[in-house]
Amino acid sequence: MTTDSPIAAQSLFAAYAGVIDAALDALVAKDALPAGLARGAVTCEPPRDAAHGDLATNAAMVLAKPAGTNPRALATLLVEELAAHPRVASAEIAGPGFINLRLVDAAWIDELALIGTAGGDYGRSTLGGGTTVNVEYVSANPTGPMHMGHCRGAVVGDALAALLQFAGHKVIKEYYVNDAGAQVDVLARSAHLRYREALGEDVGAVPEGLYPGDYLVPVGQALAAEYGDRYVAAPESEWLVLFRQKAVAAMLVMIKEDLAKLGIVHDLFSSEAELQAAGKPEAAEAWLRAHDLVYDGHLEAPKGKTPEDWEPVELPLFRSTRFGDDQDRPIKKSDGSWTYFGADLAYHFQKAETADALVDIWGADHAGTVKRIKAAVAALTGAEGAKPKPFEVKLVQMVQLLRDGQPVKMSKRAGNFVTLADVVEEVGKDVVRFTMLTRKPDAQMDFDFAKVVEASKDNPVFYVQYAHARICSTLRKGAELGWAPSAANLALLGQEELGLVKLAAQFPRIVEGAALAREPHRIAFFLYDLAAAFHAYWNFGNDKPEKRFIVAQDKDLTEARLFLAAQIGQVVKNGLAILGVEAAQEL
RNA sequence: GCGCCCAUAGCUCAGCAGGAUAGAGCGCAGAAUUCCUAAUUCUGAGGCCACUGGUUCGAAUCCAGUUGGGCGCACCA
Repeated sequence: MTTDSPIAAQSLFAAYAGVIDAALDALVAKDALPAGLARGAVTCEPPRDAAHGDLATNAAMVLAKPAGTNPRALATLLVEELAAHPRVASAEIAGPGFINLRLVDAAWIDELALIGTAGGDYGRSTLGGGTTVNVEYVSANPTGPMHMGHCRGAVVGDALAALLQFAGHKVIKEYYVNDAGAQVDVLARSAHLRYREALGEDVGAVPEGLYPGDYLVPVGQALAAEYGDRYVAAPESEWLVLFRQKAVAAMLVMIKEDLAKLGIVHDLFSSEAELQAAGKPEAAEAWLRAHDLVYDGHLEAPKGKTPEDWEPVELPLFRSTRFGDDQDRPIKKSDGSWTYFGADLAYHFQKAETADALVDIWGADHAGTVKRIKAAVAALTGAEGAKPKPFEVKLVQMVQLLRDGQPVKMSKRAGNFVTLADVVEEVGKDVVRFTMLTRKPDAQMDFDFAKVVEASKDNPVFYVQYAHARICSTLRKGAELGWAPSAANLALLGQEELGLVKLAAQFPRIVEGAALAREPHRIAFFLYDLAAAFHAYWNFGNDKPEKRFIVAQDKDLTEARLFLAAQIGQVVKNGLAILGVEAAQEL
């Protein structure tokens, strides 16, 4: 388990939500507003258009109706209360009943100083309340190296885990190892072939139905070195389990290396085989039968095209239709072994025992199984009136790989899939990670090798990293002159500079919003906006030398601006840390 | 046939628990330009938020249906 300290700076917006709340209390005390009105819908947000002010609240619009008055009348009263607050420079009614607040400069200067104090903790939230969230992601079959089909889910899951941790959750980063199904038997047979090859046998082309990849060659060699020719002519029953276990272990080593190249390290690898050996699926089945949630029944024919060899069989079925699924699902096959779902159900039950909430990151090609697993978790954790454990399946859509605008063909059978390691090597970890997070996960995306490595402002990765590098460069330049960032004279900062602070100050609420929505891509978009504002200010200095960070002969002003630059850089760095992207010192 | 996801500027996409005149980049049209770091900068035009209904003070956002695209639909994983 990975745990961060729960120190968190209160978001400025949350603080002023409290001010608004207090103003409403004051109105209640004056009998100007009925007591006990629900205030859940009252917001305190930055207005869409910064020209409207620093903060806006919809309180008057939301409360007018239950208070039996009209929005503008209520807003007038509320404005009087709010305007009396020492940190509120102005409060005015706008549009249909919004109240726009402008804060005194000191409020933003204090926020800037707070960034300096909080440092790497700026933006950290207590939202999660220390509850444990299990994030399961990647969980690729241990039958070969990671390929690009796994990449998006891996990055999104990893960034989400970091985000939730930053937002005050304990997080368990988990990988489910499917080491019990037919595909790992195929792996074992493929390894056996390579084992015979390593002992000098001419095995020819890899037969259809076995994994052809070269990555099994060293596995065969290791088996040959360890066991000699003991299993060359032996029946499968003598070596299958052993070879399966050895080959899976080797694949996991490889997968972990691939993930490490992307900066991904899971806390926990859970083995399906161990789960089964421990009898977890049996226990789940018994429990479900006792609650009439599993019965022996006949499977419906597949929808649409019915295969020629279709025949009805009796199998133990889970009543997933009771929880919104389209049909009941088998937990065992006709040969008595567990279906993937049967084991997965027990696995999720196990996860639910050690976490307060579960999140799975899956590829969109598994969307069809979401309903049954959600049904299973609801059934297993929500028995006898208990509140089911929160469980979400986040689907990441397909990524189309392009090279110079042309689709890159991937065929697993032909063994020419694009591996994750190759792509990371070609374009770099940071580019892969950031690019995967520049689209909301439920939209399909293109990944064009040519475009993602382009070092220009059109490329969001470089645009954001360049902002940080530029800041570092400026600080170095200042240091050469003997000047260092200082919070001593921040009152010298003007409105343009405070504009940057106002944007940076949104970071804590962006973090919370992204964590609640389980959408780490929001961090990436925020960083792009912040970088854009920084670059715009920088360019401003081209025409107006007096607006540059370093102003000759003015130590106090320069040190205040260097402090500003340092804190913008800090926020960029904190955001990039969530995404798992380096904050480059120079490009 | 059924289920899930998507549809926003010419293109690629954001849109924050329903809020004000719907944003950014590219492209396009004008203009400026040797700059603390080295990717030039500024301004402008460009929209029935796929369509139709509904919910309400208020909808790109929520609900229902329609159209178009992606993914999936056996005891595989």
